[in-house]
Amino acid sequence: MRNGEIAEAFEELASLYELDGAVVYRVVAYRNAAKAIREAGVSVAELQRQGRAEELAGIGSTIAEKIGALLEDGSIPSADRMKERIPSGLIEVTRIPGLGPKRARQLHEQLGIASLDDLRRAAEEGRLKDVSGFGPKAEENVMLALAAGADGRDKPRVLLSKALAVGEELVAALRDHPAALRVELAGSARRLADTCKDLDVVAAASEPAALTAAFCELQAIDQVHSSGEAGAKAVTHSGLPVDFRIVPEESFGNLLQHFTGSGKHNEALRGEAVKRGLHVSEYGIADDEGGGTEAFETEEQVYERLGMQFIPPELRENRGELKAARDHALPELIVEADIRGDLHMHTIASDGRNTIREMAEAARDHGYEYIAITDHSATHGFNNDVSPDELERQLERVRELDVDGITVLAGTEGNVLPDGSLDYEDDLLARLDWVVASVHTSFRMPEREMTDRMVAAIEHPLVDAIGHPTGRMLGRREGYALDIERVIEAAARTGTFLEINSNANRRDLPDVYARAAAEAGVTLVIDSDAHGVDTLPKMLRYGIATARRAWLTKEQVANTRAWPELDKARKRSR
DNA sequence: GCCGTTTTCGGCCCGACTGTTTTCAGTCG
Repeated sequence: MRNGEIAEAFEELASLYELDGAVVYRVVAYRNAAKAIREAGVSVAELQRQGRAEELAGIGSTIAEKIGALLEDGSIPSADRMKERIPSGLIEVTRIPGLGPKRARQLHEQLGIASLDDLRRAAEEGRLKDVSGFGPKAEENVMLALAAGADGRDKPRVLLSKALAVGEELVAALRDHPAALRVELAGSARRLADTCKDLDVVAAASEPAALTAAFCELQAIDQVHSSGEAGAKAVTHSGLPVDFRIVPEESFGNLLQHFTGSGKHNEALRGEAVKRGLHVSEYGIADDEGGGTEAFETEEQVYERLGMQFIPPELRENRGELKAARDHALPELIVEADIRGDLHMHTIASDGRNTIREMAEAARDHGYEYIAITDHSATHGFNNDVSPDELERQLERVRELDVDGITVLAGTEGNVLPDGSLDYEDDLLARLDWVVASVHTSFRMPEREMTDRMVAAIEHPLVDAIGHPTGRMLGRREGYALDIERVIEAAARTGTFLEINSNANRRDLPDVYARAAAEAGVTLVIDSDAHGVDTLPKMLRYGIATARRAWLTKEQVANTRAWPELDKARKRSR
């Protein structure tokens, strides 16, 4: 059973307990456990089998036992018992804005509502307002939410690339306004998360009302839901909700820190602060001793006041960054300028849009020292396959190419066939400078076979790196079933690099796995997988973002080295 | 239910907004 599925079961259990009226801390404990399981860099099922599940923060003996039951019997007994009393449709009711567990439970007890359909009927028949605590406004809001398409599912999140495009435009426009003193993008977009559910924009202004008015008038803004002195809530034409908040300039650091999150980071940070008599909010830090509240203009000052190193936004996920910052032991994270070459890209030989020369010149103009041309391979299909003969010709083209100021390597992105072999003969692969191996077919293999397949590719002596190792497509498909620990172990053992594919749809390896891989001694390689000169350097931003979220330093990434040095460090030279 | 440079028991972030109340619980981020 995969981490996502186990996490799902505990999310459901938390919701059931919540509807059952359990103390909130128990509910929070299950939600925390679900998050810890989802984000674990290892297989939690495997961990449980080894009796080590309690090593994860947030998993105690009770939850470990429930994981065991879930793996053994396919369900959690306490959840099964509650489901006899609490209809599962009620969980969807709690996802209607304004209806939480308490009110959903009331509706169930007093009106027998057990599903969204029941809720719709009751609202239409005007029965909701008879429930104590409900009034005409509550009934109207339910109708509006249902009419607006609320279906009890979480709203889809948008890719970081899309969120940043909109967010950076908003920020630039606001900074142009004469009343603007400070304007920054905050929230998950600033943390460079894979996806965002909304945008948070924070500001300090000489005239808050004027800047808020200007925000509401921005071209990108479609509807404004509420607005006042302290900011506004709105939705862009692309449907992305935006929270805009203004505080006095002296509190800007506190506001930025608060709205950058994550929620878990702030919760943990505040919990630790309380133990020392400090209370952190978006307005400042209150001290029990003396009673005053200190405001800070910069985030650096906020963390310093709490006795910590400045924590880069990408690390603020409550994954150990608070302790590291207290110990002044945060890693020096990789930056885009550390990257010296790009080892995965396509040309017109397969599905790219530019020639080898065009890609080489674009890379050189960007400042890269080397690139590898890695078109798709013999079995790729989609009219993009490069036959062995064509690869021979491609090899000649690269050898004959003369572009000053950059080393161009001849390579391939070979397909890993279902049995783990590659789709070119070894003697041809051996003549290439660089081999990326990726899975592009037969995604639905069972975990053991898929892992065997991947490990076989990793063990191939001529494979330098595994491309987009999990195969996930954000918002579109899960990665294939893979025992990531075995993959990492094999990569570490053989010295095979694992790619962080920078494509904004992929960001694969995902951050938590990339971190686990680096900790196991695997070297990562950050590639653009560009299909044209337009995305060649641009896409790398997202790979770097994932690498930073994985706590990577430049030493852990192969292509921060010059090519001769990298060449000597790879597995073929062992 | 979890956890421990306060604690193995008693804590567990902070504030805004809403709608329904007569002082606040529930929800949200």
